[in-house]
Amino acid sequence: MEQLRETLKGHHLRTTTCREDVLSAFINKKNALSHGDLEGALGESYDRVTIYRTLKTFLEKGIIHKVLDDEGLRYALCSQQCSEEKHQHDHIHFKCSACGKTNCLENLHIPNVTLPQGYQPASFNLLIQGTCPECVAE
Amino acid sequence: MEQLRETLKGHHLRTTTCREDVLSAFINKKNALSHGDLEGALGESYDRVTIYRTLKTFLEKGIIHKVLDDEGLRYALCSQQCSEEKHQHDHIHFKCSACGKTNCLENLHIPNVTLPQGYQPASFNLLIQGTCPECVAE
DNA sequence: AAATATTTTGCAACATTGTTGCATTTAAAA
DNA sequence: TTTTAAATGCAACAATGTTGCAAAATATTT
Repeated sequence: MEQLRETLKGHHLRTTTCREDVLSAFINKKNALSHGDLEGALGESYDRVTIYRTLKTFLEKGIIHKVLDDEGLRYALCSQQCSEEKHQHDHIHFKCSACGKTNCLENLHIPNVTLPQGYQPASFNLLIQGTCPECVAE
Repeated sequence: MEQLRETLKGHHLRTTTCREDVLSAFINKKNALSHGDLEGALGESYDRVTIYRTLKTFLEKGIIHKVLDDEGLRYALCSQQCSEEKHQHDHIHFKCSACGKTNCLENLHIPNVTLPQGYQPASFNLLIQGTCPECVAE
């Protein structure tokens, strides 16, 4: 609870109940969340627009990052010290086609790629789709 | 022209002007196209819905594949012999943040990744964002 | 070449997702 | 406690995607 405030303050954001709730949703559910997921999780507590704006703010401040996906956009917590100035992500995302959940594999880094002459890479995004351990087990 | 018909026939599709036009849009523009791009390119010739359905059909038949992106979904031609039964893509996508175009780097394969125990990968999608050669030059 | 069967299209209506402006409320600072 | 600045809710709108159905077009059969 207090930790949420700290995180928000650390990113120069006012503490509001909406921001606290959205942040704790990301912390509790471990997987990436879409706007719709949050709307579901938070019920009628907040206006749709407020959630959109909260996500936008969190993105800008480096609290969450985008996770690409066949069927839409999701967001996940930044684990490292991302900031307004600099997002840094080089981990892999895994989406399970059975349970539908997408997770960050923080420990797995995207391998180096040598691009043809002239290409200047800035960011990398690797999504692997398949079956996650929990769903394989069943 | 005749080649378009052949491609469509080869995938067991009736030849219609819409399908021919969409297909040739993909062939002419080299980069990945969104539904909106196509609507722009084809003008008022076809109903929005028809273009949606054409994309869906092409996807199913293995003529095009999805290209993920920060800001939406796009589609690009399958170069190899993809079919209804099997899509096979392991090339890298590059999106230029300057000109906004996304391209398939057909020759660059996604490097192997060793996943933790239990993960069963099925498909891979690597998007690199940065500046493309044309935009670097300027 | 004409008739038939089947697929595709356009239209209308609707659903979902995301955005903007503005008045009101809330959080932080004085 | 008062003031200032930011965040919220609401309403309206814009963009994107989906569904059902009748009309049109394609391919097949006679």
